[in-house]
Amino acid sequence: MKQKTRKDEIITTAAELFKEKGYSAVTMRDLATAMGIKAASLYNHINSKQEILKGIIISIAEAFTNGMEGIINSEATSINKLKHIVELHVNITANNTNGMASLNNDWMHLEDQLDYYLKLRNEYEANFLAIIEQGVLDSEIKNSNPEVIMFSMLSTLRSLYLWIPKKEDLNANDLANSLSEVLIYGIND
Amino acid sequence: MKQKTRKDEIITTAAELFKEKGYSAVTMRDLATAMGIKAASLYNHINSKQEILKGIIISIAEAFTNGMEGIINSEATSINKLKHIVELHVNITANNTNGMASLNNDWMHLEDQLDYYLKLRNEYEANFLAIIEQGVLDSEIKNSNPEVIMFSMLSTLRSLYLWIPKKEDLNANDLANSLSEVLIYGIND
DNA sequence: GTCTATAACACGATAGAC
DNA sequence: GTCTATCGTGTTATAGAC
Repeated sequence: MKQKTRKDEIITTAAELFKEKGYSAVTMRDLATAMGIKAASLYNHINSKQEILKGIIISIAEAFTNGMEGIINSEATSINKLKHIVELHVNITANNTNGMASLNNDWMHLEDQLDYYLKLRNEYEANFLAIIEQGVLDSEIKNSNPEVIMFSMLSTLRSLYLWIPKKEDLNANDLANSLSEVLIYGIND
Repeated sequence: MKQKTRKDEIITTAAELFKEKGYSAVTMRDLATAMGIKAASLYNHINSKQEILKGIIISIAEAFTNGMEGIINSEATSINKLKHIVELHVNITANNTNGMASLNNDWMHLEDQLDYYLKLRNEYEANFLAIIEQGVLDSEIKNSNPEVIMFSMLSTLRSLYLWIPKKEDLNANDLANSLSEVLIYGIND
């Protein structure tokens, strides 16, 4: 386990604040107060507010890209690939709930890394859609609109950051399983 | 049809901008430029930036409350009540995509109306959950975790504002129907 | 109803002492 | 590594002319 630098602490604390009010509404003074220091002192560890946002978002986006790569290259059925995607979201979100809030809500405030982030996101969605389309071809998945299916699943998975902190009693495996059930097999008896 | 006042125009334009960057990152100068006037002129029609946010969010929140009231007081089965909830979200969102973005992402920047908004939202979710729980009792809905079901449905429905503008070819009825299919009956063949 | 000018303050970031 | 002090700019909002 790599040791936590002061910069890491700043990023972690910032993610907490960004989750509550969003990147734009959190000031460097807010962040400094939360760290118990003065705003000017932050700049001994980071170069700009923007760098903090990048530190939060990009690493998570890359974790999704890596996870998706493992899934598309696996030999699983399409349905099982979707279950692995659910697990991927549950695991990443459970490990960094606050960071997921920034990824979802503050990505548009990225400056230098905006194009890179959008590239990763677009590729992720394209892979997700391809899995569903293959599942339809193989008659594993209903022949309804694949985009509606992806939209519905992805909306739920992207909202996990709001929900996981409220249900600390639920472990990641149980949550991934019940979510897969609901998302894939529906809710009617 | 009530005629559009200048204040309404400001609110509509603001919602557009808030959708792209969020309430905090949009300045009164941005808004004025988008309206083709100077920032100071805005204050002839509105009293504060905050009032604009309130004008966007509260009316939509009340529309959801009213819609839900009609649904819980109807004689429909639980599954059909859920389908009506899907229609409610599709209709409100289709009529005010930009406003839905603010409702979802900027509600925490409400000041005087924050408590009122939270009250409406909590009551809405309680009613939603009660419908699902009744459906489980009546064996219409699978006996899995009702909160997971609500979370999943609500996440998808709350994300509609991102998706509807990209699919202008799809009409509201068709979308509500395919969404209901996916959310209620699942995706596996 | 819109303008120019400006008040009053908050913002991100830097300089330099300790 | 943190501090005080401050720069330069951006912010919401008001005053008063047209």
